[in-house]
Amino acid sequence: MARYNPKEAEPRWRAAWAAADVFRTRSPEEARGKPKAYVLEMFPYPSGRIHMGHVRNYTMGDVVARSKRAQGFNVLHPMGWDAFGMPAENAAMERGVHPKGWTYDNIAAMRTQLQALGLSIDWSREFATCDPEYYGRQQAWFLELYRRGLVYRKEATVNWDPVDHTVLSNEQVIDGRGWRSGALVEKKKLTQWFLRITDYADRLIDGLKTLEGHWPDKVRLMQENWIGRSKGLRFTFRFAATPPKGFDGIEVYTTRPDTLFGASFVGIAADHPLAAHLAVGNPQIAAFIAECRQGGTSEAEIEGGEKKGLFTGIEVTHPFDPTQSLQVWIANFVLMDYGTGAIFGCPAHDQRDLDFARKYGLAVKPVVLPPNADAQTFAVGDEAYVGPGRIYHSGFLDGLEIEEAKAAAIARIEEQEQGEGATVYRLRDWGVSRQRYWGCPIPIIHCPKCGPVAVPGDELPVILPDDVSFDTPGNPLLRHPTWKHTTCPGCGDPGERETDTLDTFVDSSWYFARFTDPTAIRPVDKAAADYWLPVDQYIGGVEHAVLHLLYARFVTRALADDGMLSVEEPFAGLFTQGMVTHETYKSPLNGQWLSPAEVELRDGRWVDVELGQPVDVGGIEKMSKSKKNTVAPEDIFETYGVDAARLFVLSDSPPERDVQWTETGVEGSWRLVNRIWAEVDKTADDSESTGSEDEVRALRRAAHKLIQGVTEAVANFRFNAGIAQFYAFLNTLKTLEAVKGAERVAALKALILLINPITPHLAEACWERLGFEGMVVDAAWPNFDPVLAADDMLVLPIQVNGKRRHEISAPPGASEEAVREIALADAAVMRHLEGLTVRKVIVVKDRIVNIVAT
RNA sequence: GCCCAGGUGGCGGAAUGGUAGACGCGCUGGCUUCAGGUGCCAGUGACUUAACGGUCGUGGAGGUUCGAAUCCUCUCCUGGGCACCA
Repeated sequence: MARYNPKEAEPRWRAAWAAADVFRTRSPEEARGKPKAYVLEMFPYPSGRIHMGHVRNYTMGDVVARSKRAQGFNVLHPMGWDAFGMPAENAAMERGVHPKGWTYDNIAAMRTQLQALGLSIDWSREFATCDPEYYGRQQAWFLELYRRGLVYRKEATVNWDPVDHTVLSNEQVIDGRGWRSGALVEKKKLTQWFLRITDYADRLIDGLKTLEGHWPDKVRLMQENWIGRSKGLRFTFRFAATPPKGFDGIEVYTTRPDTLFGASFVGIAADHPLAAHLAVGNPQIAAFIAECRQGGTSEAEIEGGEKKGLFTGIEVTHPFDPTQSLQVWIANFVLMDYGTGAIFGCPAHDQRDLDFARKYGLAVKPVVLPPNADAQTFAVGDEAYVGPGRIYHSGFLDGLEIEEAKAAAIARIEEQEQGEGATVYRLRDWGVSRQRYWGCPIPIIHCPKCGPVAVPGDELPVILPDDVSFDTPGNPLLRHPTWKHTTCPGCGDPGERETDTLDTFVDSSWYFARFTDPTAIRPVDKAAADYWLPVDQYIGGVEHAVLHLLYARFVTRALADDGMLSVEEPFAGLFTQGMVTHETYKSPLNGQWLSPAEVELRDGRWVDVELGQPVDVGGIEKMSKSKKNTVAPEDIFETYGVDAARLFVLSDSPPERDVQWTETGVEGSWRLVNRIWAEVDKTADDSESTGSEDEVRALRRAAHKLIQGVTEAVANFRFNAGIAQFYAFLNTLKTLEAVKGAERVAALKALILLINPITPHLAEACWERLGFEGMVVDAAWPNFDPVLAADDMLVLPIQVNGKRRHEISAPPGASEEAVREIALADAAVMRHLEGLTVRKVIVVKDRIVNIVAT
């Protein structure tokens, strides 16, 4: 008996697939009427090495792709590289390598590693977003959107490092300081390029409904909340005294016009034009604005920070009560990007307003009375009341419910011609400018006479220059001696190229469309895209639930409006998978993190391999370099083979949840691989058929239950539950050792076909050992027969008053009366019914009996 | 601060409102082995009982139901996202 040797078998079968070119995508003509299935996993950033998260993601995709292939679909399953981004520039600064060389070297290394996974990918369609053939087409459609007015420039705030004189990403701001210089970060305004995603806000929300049942509910909900459509009131406060020069009033937006009588102040953003105006000649205001400018731009930082404000000395008149005036404050929690950059504060019914009012001693006046509360005694303490109720203390709104009051308040403001009902979105336009080198150049030329001018189509792509230096911080394109100097396509005068590059989210917002024909002259070949899109199953990390997926949905619509695509939704099905985690280890001596390779378990305690000293075992966290809790996939492949690793990443946790990597877990998967091989190896040499009729039936039943269970599990992304059934099947097989020959081979054939998408190398080896023709990769998915899978007898638990007391056997489909009679006649049940009167007997067919007795 | 998700044995987890703990890991005992490992057999939620059995048990507190891990309300804890990380 030969042991299974993955080191020999796995490369051999990968070579066999390659030789037969089985994973080449078939054209619609070649597919001859087969339905298409486009299976895609989020393409990786080429960091240099694959990690376990990749193994999990791409294995899941491969299971879907291979099972679809077996089920008769024409499959597109491509791979590429999300290759622009900051890490390449960081490597350039730290190690003096060129971002381009670094990136393509990493791609080569990772391609080798991914190919070792035995994925059913059509590598002929591979591309990287940093290929000029790709980003040049991106520039082409970007200019198409520019012509249609979907691209524009405006001022926006960035994190500014005042020492390095560079823009920082939110990630590069650590505790309010630049990660390299350590300087306190400031907000700075820059003119930047934007895409009008807000024009599509309604369509992006409405489209979510069409994805119901095909996308996780939580992702749809997160996107809906992110877009944040709200109906409310936009109106103008008039100044109580002489207006400041150039200002008619302060326009605010509110979703709670019903609480207007509870207003106790007006807040404006620190970068509101009125604030800037007032700062002139008022050092106190100027200083406060400067103070607000400190710190980064991230929402978490702004919203989580301390609330600060300054009274401007100006007052406005309440729109419903001219005798009442409200103080205007500059407040750091008011965002210029949302609504109008100004709010009215109603402390009683908004927590942030309440915190602010308590801090600065402003009035707190409740105007919504909770149900059953007493108007005389109801008061707001440290917690704002945001629940339902009736309006009071509010003049003409008194007695109305909240929604009625909103409508009445809006109507009155419109009557007064002070404003109108409005729909506002939390979603902001997409800022795509990055002051960085390693990205797609924005194909615009700035001309002193003509302004920004699009680069003519025949001059695309605008190629990144290779001769750049990273010895000083900042954007090398800006410093490049010649690259930006060109002529204006409009007037022929000297002009300058835009030196900003595009956000890498732009690169990943359309790559799935490019995969349908990566050689197309246009950005997308219409016929190929029409055949393949939408992506039938998209798989990736839940961390992309909002940004990447929203941008891709937007760009798809924008390109569809341009006639380039015919679908609105790029991803018909979405699955978001959890992360791979691992225990963390820390040395108690120096507080340094230790990698799993540096520790081992001795007598139930984790110790440092070298020193033999005990180590502190920390939390289970996402595998990351900083915590050193990573496991290199190559090491696992080397020890257990690729199939055992594929099996393990799917087996221990539901795929949407985090999975904890453990050495003992992968050993369990390795054992399953060996058990399957041993079973096949043993059966292959059986020549005669044996086994009683009952045993043969039991084996068939087990096999058909397996087909049913695994087919459902794979279709519903319940890989862990599916894999458990393989174990259960093998356990059953062991109890049926007496069955040999053709019946056993047939059962194993089903097993091989079912496990093929998960452990394809092993499946091929078993297929060959049993002497079947061709390769499993070309074999059809097995069919399930419900008659063969049905049980002869069922065990029905009997409950008395909801507590399980006994069980009876009954054939499937036994009638209610028959089951009731058996149950009531059961000795153990009768014992529990002693002294009680049976009131009711509930029989749930083929499931349970519950006797209610008192 | 805001949005979202998840809490079930020693561990990962299973369970169309219907036998809680499938399956795996670990552990215990036995067989195999010079030994270690592998492999094979049996057991394994807690408490209780000589045994049959009984009681409790799905983060916590209430509720709906003949019946709740599952549905509802409140609460605690952990994780993800927050627009320049990809």
